[in-house]
Amino acid sequence: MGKGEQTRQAILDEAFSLASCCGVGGLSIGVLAERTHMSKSGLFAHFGSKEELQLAVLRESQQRFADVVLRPAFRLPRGLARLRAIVINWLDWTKVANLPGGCVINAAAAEFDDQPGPLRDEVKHSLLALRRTLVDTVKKAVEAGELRPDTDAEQIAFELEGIYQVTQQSRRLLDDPDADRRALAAFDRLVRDHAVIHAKE
Amino acid sequence: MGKGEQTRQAILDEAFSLASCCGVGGLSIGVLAERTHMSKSGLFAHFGSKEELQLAVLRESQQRFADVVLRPAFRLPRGLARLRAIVINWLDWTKVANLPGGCVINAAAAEFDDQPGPLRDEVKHSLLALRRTLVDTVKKAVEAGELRPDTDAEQIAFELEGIYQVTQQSRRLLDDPDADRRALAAFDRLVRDHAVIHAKE
DNA sequence: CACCTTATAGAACGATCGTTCGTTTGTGTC
DNA sequence: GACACAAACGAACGATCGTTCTATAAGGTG
Repeated sequence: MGKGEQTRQAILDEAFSLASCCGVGGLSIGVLAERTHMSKSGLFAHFGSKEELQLAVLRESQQRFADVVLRPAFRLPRGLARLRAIVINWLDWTKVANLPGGCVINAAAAEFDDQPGPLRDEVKHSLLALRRTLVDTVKKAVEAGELRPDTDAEQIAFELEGIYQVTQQSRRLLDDPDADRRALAAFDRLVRDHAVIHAKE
Repeated sequence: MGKGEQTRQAILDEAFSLASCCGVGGLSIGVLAERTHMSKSGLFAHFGSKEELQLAVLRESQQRFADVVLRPAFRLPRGLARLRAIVINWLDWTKVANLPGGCVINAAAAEFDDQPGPLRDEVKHSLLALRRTLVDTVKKAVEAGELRPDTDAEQIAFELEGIYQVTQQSRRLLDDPDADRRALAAFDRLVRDHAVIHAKE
């Protein structure tokens, strides 16, 4: 890795955690420059525009999410075990990754949902990819005979995202100590309602 | 209402819809001044600081939420009918109110959840008040015999907020045409799982 | 070493930010 | 009409914003 790539990655690391606190829109070249002990122009040259920097941060975030949340879960056998692992990793991924201020993409989703442009497109792409992954995982649980054949996979993915978002808000804003427990309870109810009926005894 | 109050309310109206698009943190005195055809200093004098303006917008938002979502629902008899009305009004309240860019408080929740200060406190207060309202409404449905006595009202309020948030994101960012249907499906499943068991026939 | 490319720094630009100050305009009261 | 008070304005401040330009320093290759 050349010197340029190395510096660029160091900038991105700092921008990543900075964006976690200030939001992708709140990123400032000046602040980022002094955090990385660089000049504004020197830093700027690595991206060419602020928007490119923001896009790079979003892509970085998406990649780390895949590394921390999805990849480990995909080492588990397909089915409910894998789905559960995704949810568990997902709920805690802001602790594992360097995200003191919460998930970057989720914050960006609220920030850019009504501002057309490349940033909104990138966020939308990330969230659609996640939703597809969730849908696929649910469908495999159906194929494995763990969930009922008439299960609406998209509906489950939809509700899982709801559980994630309210959990983040409850933890981060409301300081609700029961958030994690409630999230798991919601997940269990979601799975139970769609599980195949075992023989009653 | 004196001239001052009148102008202040006009500013607040504009700030309200502006904040819907730019976020409470993205409010700009300059932009707001030209939208209201006032000078920056003339507008500024009504609030004394930007933070006071932001707080006023949050309070305005909370009041409109109560007017549009809660008050109509509370004209219905207590119980599941009222709970359902709250959810229905809630999901659509950004259309009814002048909120082209989505719910101001919900966006502010993601924006300030890690930035201590009066703004975060105000947002937290608003969301806690809503959660209390939801919990009370659920408990009354229990008292009315519509939900089971062992129902965890806090858990239901928790999950309702999840449904709201994922619905907003699905509609606004993902342009998901099924969001409303899925939200109602999630709500129905939530209620059904806690409903009292009627005699099987 | 020289050479070329890349990387970084420094200074400055115009724009916008929130805020302050002094003044002018408007409104209502005696 | 004179006075008091509130409301709005216009100009300016210092700070920060993203960006551009030019120059210096560092790295790699012959």
